Amino acid sequence: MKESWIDSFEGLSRLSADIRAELESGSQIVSVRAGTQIFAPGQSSDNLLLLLEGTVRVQQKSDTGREVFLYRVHAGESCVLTTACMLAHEDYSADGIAETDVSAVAIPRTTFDELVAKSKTFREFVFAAYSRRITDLFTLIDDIVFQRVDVRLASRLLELANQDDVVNATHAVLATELGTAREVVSRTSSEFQRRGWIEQSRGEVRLTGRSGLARLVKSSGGQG
Amino acid sequence: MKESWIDSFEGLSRLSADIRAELESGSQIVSVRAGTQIFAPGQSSDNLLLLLEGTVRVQQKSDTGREVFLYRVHAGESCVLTTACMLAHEDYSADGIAETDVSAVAIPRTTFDELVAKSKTFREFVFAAYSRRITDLFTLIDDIVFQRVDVRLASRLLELANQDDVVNATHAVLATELGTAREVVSRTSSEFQRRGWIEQSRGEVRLTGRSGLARLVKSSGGQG
DNA sequence: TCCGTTTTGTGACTATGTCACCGTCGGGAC
DNA sequence: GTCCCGACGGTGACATAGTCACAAAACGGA
Repeated sequence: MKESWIDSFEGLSRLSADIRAELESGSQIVSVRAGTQIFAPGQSSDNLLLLLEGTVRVQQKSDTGREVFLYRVHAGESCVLTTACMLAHEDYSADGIAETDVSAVAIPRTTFDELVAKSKTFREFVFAAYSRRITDLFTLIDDIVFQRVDVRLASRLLELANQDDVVNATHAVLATELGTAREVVSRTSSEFQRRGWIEQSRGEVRLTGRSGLARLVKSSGGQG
Repeated sequence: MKESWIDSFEGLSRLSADIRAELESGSQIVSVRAGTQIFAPGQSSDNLLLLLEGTVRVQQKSDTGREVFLYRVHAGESCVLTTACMLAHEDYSADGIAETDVSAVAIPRTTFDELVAKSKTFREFVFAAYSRRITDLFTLIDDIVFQRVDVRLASRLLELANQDDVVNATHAVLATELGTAREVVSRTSSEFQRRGWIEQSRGEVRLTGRSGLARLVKSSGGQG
């Protein structure tokens, strides 16, 4: 038996053979280039996406034209927001944008519905994904309301840094990630730089003192 | 055929006769007194609740001990947060508290799972409830990030007022509703009072100028 | 009535968001 | 090359919101 994408998803590995077969034959692997809009408000989707590679950022456009970052879908996770809207035949209010080149499994509505009906394991997978997303939103809200901006920025920088300790993002991008203003990011990161925790150049932040950032994060009982 | 609670729920009215029967026999109507904690973090629930009467407030305790209001479940809605955790066997991180005396239908895990498997209509009902909750959270986040506190307070007062234009809530309660500090509510409502929009007494706000409040809300393109 | 608790009010201060504007950088057009 | 434009980052001044400390007022029992 050859290696299947199904094994990349923890919750799906226990699927019975016939369900696996149905899932594989009833779905399709798709590739999407970085920057593509995967879903948009007012446009109802007909597929549930399971990410194999890359990341998708989900954000919402405010009435005022500004944007808030909501969450990021990583490889091995599902873009569950679409599910609700798929089955509920409702439109969603958020944008989904491929941050990197993305490959994903697209499960069309009919297959999805079928599997939810037939397989308890698949149901649990779906509900677990929901649960995860909702609790993520809860912590986001908590964070926005109670956490200081410097702590949140430090935390985010640690999260976004690649193996070389570099974050490729403009201040403006970081600002929408945190739901704050660009100026605030500028000021806060100047302060970080002054303390020797980071070095900055155009569109890029290099972490030179992870420990300092980490200490700041930890000092406020944050969850990271 | 006698009147059933099922008809109080839009999405369930189209259930086929056998599913209706199964739902009715497999569930139970429960009553809960105001103030009761319906669910709590770290305590996994075995029932999906559909509210028949009353309201439930869902809020999260922060690490710092403070609380954020997340959303309110009204009659005719389901307390869908429990669902995810029920099926995903995960604990949730939020509190649910009966704000008023509540009567609700409790659907145990087994019945729920059964119905999700069997009935497409029931599935759609569940996913629609999710969808609703998630988009609510999105607008909440949007609101917290972009909307001014005075606008949000005005909006909330209009929402919470009963037929006599009275809101029964202390400043502290209003503060957690908005995810802000009590002092801010005090100051803002003093300002509203100065403008003749409200009158205050201990634990109670009387709206005397709805139009003023409404104008403030409308003036900032808010959704109300 | 007296006392303790809850609710509300307020000043001073810090943190964050907004606005206006400028300097810098980098990449084409020429 | 150099000119120019647009994107990016920095900064001061000010408005709004959150925090802290503390006090006054309202209520409810003993």
